[in-house]
Amino acid sequence: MPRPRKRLAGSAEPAGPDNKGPAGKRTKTKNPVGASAQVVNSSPQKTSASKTCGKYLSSYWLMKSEAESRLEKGVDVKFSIEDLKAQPKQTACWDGVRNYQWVRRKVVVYSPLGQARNFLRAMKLEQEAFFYHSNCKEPGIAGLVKIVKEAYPDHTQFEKNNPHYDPSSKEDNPKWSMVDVQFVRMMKRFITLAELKTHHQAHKATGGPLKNMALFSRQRLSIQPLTQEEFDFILSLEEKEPS
DNA sequence: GCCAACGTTGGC
DNA sequence: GCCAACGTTGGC
Repeated sequence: MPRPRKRLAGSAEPAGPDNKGPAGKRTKTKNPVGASAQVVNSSPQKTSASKTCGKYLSSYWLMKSEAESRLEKGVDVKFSIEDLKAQPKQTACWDGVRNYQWVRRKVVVYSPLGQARNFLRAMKLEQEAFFYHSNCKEPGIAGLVKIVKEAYPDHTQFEKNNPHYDPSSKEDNPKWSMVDVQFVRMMKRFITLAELKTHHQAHKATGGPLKNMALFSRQRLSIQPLTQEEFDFILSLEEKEPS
């Protein structure tokens, strides 16, 4: 399965004149989110979301993205928080999430929906997520983003040249979803994975807020729910010296 | 670059 | 539906 991580949207377009990405050399194109982002200030649609009929009632999230260049089927999948900031409206669609299986501890339940996808679909307008840099020298939480468009079909699944092309997905019944996220702010300081892990270890013994953090207990999930306690605790770390 | 953890696939 | 083999994630 492809990596359920973030990459720039719109990569189906051939490198066109609008290709002036942050690093200049990527073959990725700008994301087409402009169109979708205006949902932001429209609240008319009582999104199906507001029914909160799902089992995921989390209001906070952690989203992983690769912060260093890496080619996947010839496409650079790098998308750091700086790249997000450089987008129009500082907004990008979160495509490429392909995570089909639901695994909890030793009990493996095959869900008709993938876990990361379920989480994507549970994300609601204005909810906040930590932007996590993965697969890089210093992994950790770089900043805060918010959901500005709820789940809609991930266009990359229909694009033959996209690393996330899924020939088994049909236009009239898309398998994969994505959301749009907008940059909110950088963390006051970068919260490293190592620091989070130190707290996680300590909290396992003391029952502290990070004792069950998904980053460690479900390490391969690209989109993870955070509890209020986890979110608040991590925010509080900003004000402290790195431990 | 290595490799542990864990998600996915396919034979049965 | 089980589970061994394989593939991927992602920290180190």
